[in-house]
Amino acid sequence: MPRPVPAATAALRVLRFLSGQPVPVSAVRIAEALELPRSSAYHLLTAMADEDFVVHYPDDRTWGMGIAAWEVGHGFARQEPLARLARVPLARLVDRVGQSAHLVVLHGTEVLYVIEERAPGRPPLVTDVGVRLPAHLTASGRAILASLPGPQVTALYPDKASFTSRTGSGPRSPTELRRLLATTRQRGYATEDGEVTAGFASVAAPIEAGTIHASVAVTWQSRGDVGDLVEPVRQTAAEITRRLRH
Amino acid sequence: MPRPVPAATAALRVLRFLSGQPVPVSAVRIAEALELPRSSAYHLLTAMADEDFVVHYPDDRTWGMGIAAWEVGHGFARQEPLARLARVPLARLVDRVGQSAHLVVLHGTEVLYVIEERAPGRPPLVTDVGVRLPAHLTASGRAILASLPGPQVTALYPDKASFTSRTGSGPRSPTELRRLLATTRQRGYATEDGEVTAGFASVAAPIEAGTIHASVAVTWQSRGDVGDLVEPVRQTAAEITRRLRH
DNA sequence: TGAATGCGTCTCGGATACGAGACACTGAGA
DNA sequence: TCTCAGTGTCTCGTATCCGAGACGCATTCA
Repeated sequence: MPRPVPAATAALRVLRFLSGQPVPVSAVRIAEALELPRSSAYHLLTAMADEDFVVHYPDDRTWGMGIAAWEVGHGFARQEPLARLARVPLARLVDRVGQSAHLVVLHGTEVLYVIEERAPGRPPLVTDVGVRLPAHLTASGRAILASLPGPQVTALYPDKASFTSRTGSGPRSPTELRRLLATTRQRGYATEDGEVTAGFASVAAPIEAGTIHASVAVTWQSRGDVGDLVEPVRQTAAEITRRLRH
Repeated sequence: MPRPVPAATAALRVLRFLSGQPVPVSAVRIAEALELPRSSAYHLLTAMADEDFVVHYPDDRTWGMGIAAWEVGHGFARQEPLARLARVPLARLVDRVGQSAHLVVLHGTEVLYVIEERAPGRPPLVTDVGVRLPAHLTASGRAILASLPGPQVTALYPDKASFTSRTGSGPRSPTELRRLLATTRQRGYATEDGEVTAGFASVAAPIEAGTIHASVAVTWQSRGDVGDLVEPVRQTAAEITRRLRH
């Protein structure tokens, strides 16, 4: 088992902490949040600023994220085959159905929005790229969970305490989830209406390629039939699956 | 002057290196590229993998970027006022002119693409988000350089050695650049045709808000008049400027 | 099959990195 | 104006972190 590298770990935790803040924060705030010695925090932040991962705003006495964090994040998108292969099919989906679409991956019990393709005339979505949401509340997450083996889903959601709610709806127990996922599995797609954001609905289909846990979804302001959207979404997910299998 | 934090710096350099690779790479390759001791590289990579910034692929004996790098990169977009404020105006610009648009910031002598809004039916651009290009070859970069004080431009481009070329065109000396920027300044916008990618042209206008060096651009397959696009681009840049000044 | 190469892990010793705490400076509030 | 709180920088001493190098294992090639 390799040994710890405490300063490296601290740097990465600083990045993660800062990326969760809406505004730049003070060094002391960072030190407290990560339980770092105050003077060490200054040395660390300065080293990170020297590499452009952090910026110091002396007038405000705050520290914020630097441009290198942004660049490195996009390096991930270029390296990750899923993100690379999915971009064009997703663009085609949007052009075809005229609604915004996204590519989502599962991480633990949450989904992470990897690509968002906005449709013309539609506002940017709450499900902004980089955002995490509880998997069981989103169509995207449900589509992925439905494609997982039962024991794996059980390991992720062992009891009622595993369930969070955003708008008061959505499954609240393993039994409810299992029933919901059985329906999803049978249909081959998942839906969600108002469980993430009131007034918005989604339909999602899983990408089924070995160890990749991801899905394609379309989101729109809910007021009507999902029927027209299911086939394009499923075809897009199938196309991405095919591309991944080469 | 605070002291170095070598392990933190090494971790960040690993991230930067990995983000520039098209595929995951071996630990030895990373160690060589960054001049790290081999055994230290393993400890470092493992610590980074424990924080999800790096992933180990044991079957391939390679190491690639992890999902935390992606998330942190998007935390930057949420925290950076420019990226946040520009998203809706840029979406409106695309809906209005029917061409893809982007928001660009200057970093040294390069521009960095921060937001890309793809227009319906248009292919994804070579100027993908997270990509850097030489500022003097792009409309976006020229618009920003034209809004800088003369001595600052001279400091960035002191001599002929400062100039790179991608397609054999574009300014090659400080004198040529100065002339080009004078025209740009007079018109209030910059253009580029085939200097980044043959067959594509751009028009860009600067965002002028204090210390922010950024611009808005529209890109299209070049074959005709720029005239219809200039006003919408300039208005979008002016709107973003206004928002930033509140 | 055996040898070579490369990956990953481990131990040891010493020097470098780290935390504690002090100091200087600045800005805000009484 | 003075005081206090908070930010940023610095020194010192020590213990923890680091690099060197060895070892084990797996894969590939002759």
